[in-house]
Amino acid sequence: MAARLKDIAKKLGVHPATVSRALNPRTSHLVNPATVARVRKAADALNYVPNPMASGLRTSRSHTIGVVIPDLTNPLFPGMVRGIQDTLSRAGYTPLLVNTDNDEDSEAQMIASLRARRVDGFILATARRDHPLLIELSERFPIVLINRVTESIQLPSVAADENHGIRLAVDHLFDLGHTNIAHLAGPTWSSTGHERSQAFTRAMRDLSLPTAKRIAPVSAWRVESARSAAKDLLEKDAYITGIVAANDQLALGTIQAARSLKRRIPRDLSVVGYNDMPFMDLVDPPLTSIRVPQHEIGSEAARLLLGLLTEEGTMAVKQVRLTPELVIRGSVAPRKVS
Amino acid sequence: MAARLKDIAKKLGVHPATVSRALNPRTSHLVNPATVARVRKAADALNYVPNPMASGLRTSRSHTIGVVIPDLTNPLFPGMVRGIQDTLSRAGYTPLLVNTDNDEDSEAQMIASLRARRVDGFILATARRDHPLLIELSERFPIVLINRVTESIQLPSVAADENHGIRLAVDHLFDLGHTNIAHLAGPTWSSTGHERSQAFTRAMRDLSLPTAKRIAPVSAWRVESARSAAKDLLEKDAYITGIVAANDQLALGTIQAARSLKRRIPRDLSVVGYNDMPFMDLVDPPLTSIRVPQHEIGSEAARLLLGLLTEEGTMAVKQVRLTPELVIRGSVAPRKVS
DNA sequence: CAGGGGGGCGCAATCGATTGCAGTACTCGG
DNA sequence: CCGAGTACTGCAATCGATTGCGCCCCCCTG
Repeated sequence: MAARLKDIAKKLGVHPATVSRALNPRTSHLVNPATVARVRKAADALNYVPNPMASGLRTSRSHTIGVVIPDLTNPLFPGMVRGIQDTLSRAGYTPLLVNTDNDEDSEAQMIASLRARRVDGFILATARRDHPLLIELSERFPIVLINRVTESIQLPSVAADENHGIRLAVDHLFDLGHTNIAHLAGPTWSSTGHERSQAFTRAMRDLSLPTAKRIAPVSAWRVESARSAAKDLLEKDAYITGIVAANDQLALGTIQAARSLKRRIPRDLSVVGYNDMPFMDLVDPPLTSIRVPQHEIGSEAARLLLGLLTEEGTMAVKQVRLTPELVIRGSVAPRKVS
Repeated sequence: MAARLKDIAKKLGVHPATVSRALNPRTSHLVNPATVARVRKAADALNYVPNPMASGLRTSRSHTIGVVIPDLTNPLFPGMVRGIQDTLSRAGYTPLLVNTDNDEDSEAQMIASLRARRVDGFILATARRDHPLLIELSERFPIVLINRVTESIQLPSVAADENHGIRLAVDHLFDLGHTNIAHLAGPTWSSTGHERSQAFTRAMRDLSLPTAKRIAPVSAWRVESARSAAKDLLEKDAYITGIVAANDQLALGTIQAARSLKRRIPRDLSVVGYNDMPFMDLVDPPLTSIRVPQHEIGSEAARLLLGLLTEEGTMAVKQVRLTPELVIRGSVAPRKVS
C-alpha cells in the first residue's frame, strides 16, 4: 500500500540508495541536483512517507522523546506538555507521555517502558528531590528536567525562577503593609516545595522580617492537606495577616481554612497563590498568584533537549530560569491599621 | 549494549528463531517447555527488551495509537487522556498525543504525521460535526471517537449521554420551580454543542415548557463569547430565571454577564454548567454542574479500540454512552415566588 | 518392523531504510 | 595525452525480530 524507497527507485530507474540520499537533506548534496529534483517529484507523486521503524532500526534513533510527568490532570502540566509537543513536533520528534502519580515504582516502570520504546531522550518533571534513577538515566540519555532542578548533580533544566517568584509575592504583601507573613510550604520531599520555602526565608530576611514558626509544610499538594495545615498555622499564630502559599491548591485550602475560622479574605487575611492555574480569576475571591510561563518552560526544555541530541555532549550544562510574574487579583488587601 | 535475541540464542546454544518463539506467548507452545523456561531465564538475566522498531518493521504494527484532541489545556481532556493512557499502556500500547486547536489544517497535518509514524489506530476527540477526513480515516484504520458521535456514518464511539445530562440539569431547575429556562448553547459547528442543544429542546418539551427564543449559541467555547451571548439573552428576555449552559466555561461567562446586569447568582438567576471541570467547586458561587466520567470515557475508548485491533472487523459498531451525574452546588436556587 | 505423525527446532528470507565501499565517467592541469 | 581528482551512482551488508518451510528424530500403531 504505502510507497517505499524501492518504488520510487523503480519508477525512476535508479537505485534505492540514490533515492535515500536524495531525500535526506544531509546527504542530498551527494546526488546530482537534477536527480534530486526528479526524486522529490516522484516521491510526492507516490505520496512517499518514510517508514520510521525501518529508519529507526538502521540508525537506532526513534525520533521519540520520553516525557515523564506526575499527573496530567494537575493543571500545572498541560501547558508545559503543549509547549514540549509544539516544539518537538516542529523538529520531527514525537513526545511519549507518561504519568507517574508521584509513585516511585510506577515511575521506574514508566521509565522502563519508555526505554523499551527506545526513546532518544527524556524530559522529566517528577518532583522528588533525591533520585538514584535520575543519575543512572542521565548517564545513558540526554535529559532535561523541567519545573525542578537537582541538588546533587548538575543536570540541564528549565524552571521558573522560584526565588524571584516568591519574592514578588512577599514584596507585594510587604508593600501593602503586611509584616506578619507566613508560608504554607509544599511537601518536604518536593523539589519545588523545598526551593520555594528557602526562597521565602531569603525574601523575608531581606526585609528583616522574622520567619520563625511561620513556615508550615503540607503533607501533599492538595487542597485538603492545605486546609488542615493552614488551620493549624492560623490557630497557633493569630498575628498572621498574610500568607504566601506554595501553590494555588494550597492557597485555596488556606482560604477555606481561614473561612472556617471566620476570617474574611482578603479583609482579615491576604493570600497569594503560586502557578496561576486556569480559572483562578474565577474563584472566590479571585486569587492573586504568581504566573509561571508554562508553555515557554515546555518549549524551552524541548529546544534544549534537541540541542543535546545534535551537539552531543559538547555543550555545557545549561540551567534555564524563566521569570514568573505577579498577577494581582482580589485575595490580597492592604493591612488593616488596628 | 542492549541484548538482542541473538545474544540469548548464543548464550543458550539455540537458534534466535527459537528464542523468538519461546518469548512470544502466542508461539511459545511450539517450543519445548523446558527450553521456554531456559530462554525466559536467560532473557531476564541479560535484561532483554525487544526492539519495537525491529518487530514493528517485520510485523508492520507499531503498537502505537494516535490520540487527537483539540487542546490539552482544556480541562475537559486531561482526564480522558489519562484514561486512555492507563488502559493502553497496560496492553502494551503507547498513545501518541496531538493537539489540533480545532483548526482543520492543523488537524490534517497532525493526522498525517501520526500516519507517518504508522500508528495502528486512532482515538479522536475533535469536535467538528462534518468531517471528510473522518470517513477516509475510518476506512483505513480502526478508530474510536470520544466525546462525540457522527451523524452521517456509524463509527465506534464513547461519549457521555448528553440527553441524560441535559435532562438532569433541566429537571433540577424545574424541580426548584423554574419554568423560564434558557440554554446557552455551544457553537453550531460543534458536535456536542449540537447534541446538547437538541437534548435541551427534548427535555423542555417533555416538561411542556417553551423553548422559543430561549436557545442562544455562542461563537466559541470561551468565557468571553459566553459573556456577550448571555448578556444578549438576558437583556432580551427578562423572564428567564434559569440557564443551562452547554459547558462550564459558558456557565462562568453567563455568571459574569448576569453580574454585569446586576443580577445576583443564584438569587436572581440559577445557572447550571456542564462537564464539572476541576475547581468548579471553588469558583464563586460554587458551580452546579453535570459531571461526565472523563477517565472512564478514555479508558472505555481505549478498550474498544484494542478490541477492534484484535477482533479485526468482526465486531458490530459499538457506540457507548456513559451516564453523567448532577453535582449540586451553589449556583442554583429555588425560584423566587414573586 | 515399516510407515505415519508430530514435536521441536534450524534455516533463510523478509520488513524498509541507511551507508561504507567501490566503480564509472568526466574534467582539468601539467 | 596521461594521471589525478571529482561527481555521481550502484552494490550489498546491516539493523533486530518474525515466520513459512522443511528437516530430524522419536513414538506409536498396525
